[in-house]
Amino acid sequence: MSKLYSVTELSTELKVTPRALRFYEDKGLIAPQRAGKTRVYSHRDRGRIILILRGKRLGFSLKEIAEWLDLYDQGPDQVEQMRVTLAKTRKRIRSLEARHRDLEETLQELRGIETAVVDFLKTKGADAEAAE
Amino acid sequence: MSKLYSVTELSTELKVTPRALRFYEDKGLIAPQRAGKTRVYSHRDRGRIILILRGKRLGFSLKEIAEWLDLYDQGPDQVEQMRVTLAKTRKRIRSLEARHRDLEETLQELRGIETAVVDFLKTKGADAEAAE
DNA sequence: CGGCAAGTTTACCTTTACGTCATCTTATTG
DNA sequence: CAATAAGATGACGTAAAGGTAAACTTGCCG
Repeated sequence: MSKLYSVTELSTELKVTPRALRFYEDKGLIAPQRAGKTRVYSHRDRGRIILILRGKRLGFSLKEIAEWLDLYDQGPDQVEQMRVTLAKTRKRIRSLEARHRDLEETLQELRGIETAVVDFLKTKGADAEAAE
Repeated sequence: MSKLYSVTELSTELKVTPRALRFYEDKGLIAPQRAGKTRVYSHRDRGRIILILRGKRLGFSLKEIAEWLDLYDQGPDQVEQMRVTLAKTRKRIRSLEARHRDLEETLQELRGIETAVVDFLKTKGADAEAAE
């Protein structure tokens, strides 16, 4: 049997509040089992939450995240269904690649700024380091 | 003299509403000149707005964006100030690199899913394409 | 000169993603 | 058995990021 988690266990580990977990459940992103009324999270639930949090860090809304979460646990299915999954997956890949480009541009610019500033400090004979 | 823009011109070009531009101004992210009461946007304003929108696509809040927007137009300055700029720049680079890692992980997983699905469809003799 | 088109401000409305009580069960433990 | 502790539900609150409507000014055009 795989490991089980309580709300606080999981929320502590993943650094979210129990409230957030309940909220995600409310929105249908996770569906932990119950022991009586008490929520019991499986390893799979934990995995989904990790995906949710990563999605959030990447700036997607919970609604968007909900739309592609299932891609991660598609069992063997019918051909037509698989085609749908494939289309969704590719769409999402394209969307992420766009973000990737944004990210690269931004990083390049900032690295440009960084070296410019470092150079400036060098010509001034100042130490580039030492700041927080 | 560099080109100037009206609010609708710019909002049309950048696909945001005038309301959004006014909102960004309210929050201190841009400060277009005025001709009487009418807002007049410079090329620099336009640049900043583009940065804002990219920042938003990357999932940053307006507050965060405001904090590093100035990095892009630091003129020659004092050494101490430069050190601060450098620290901020590096901090932001690190934050972006973290997002970059998230993004790469996600993309890898999705590409894994994609090939798995394509393989599945192949064994079924089905065509992988044709779906939107 | 009358009137529309574009702009301005003020004010309230909405959605998202939770935070914060308040109140109530249930479970364990000295 | 009484007292925490942990979890649940429900209701209300809030910050962010605009949307939407109202009321007003101004520039230009036929």
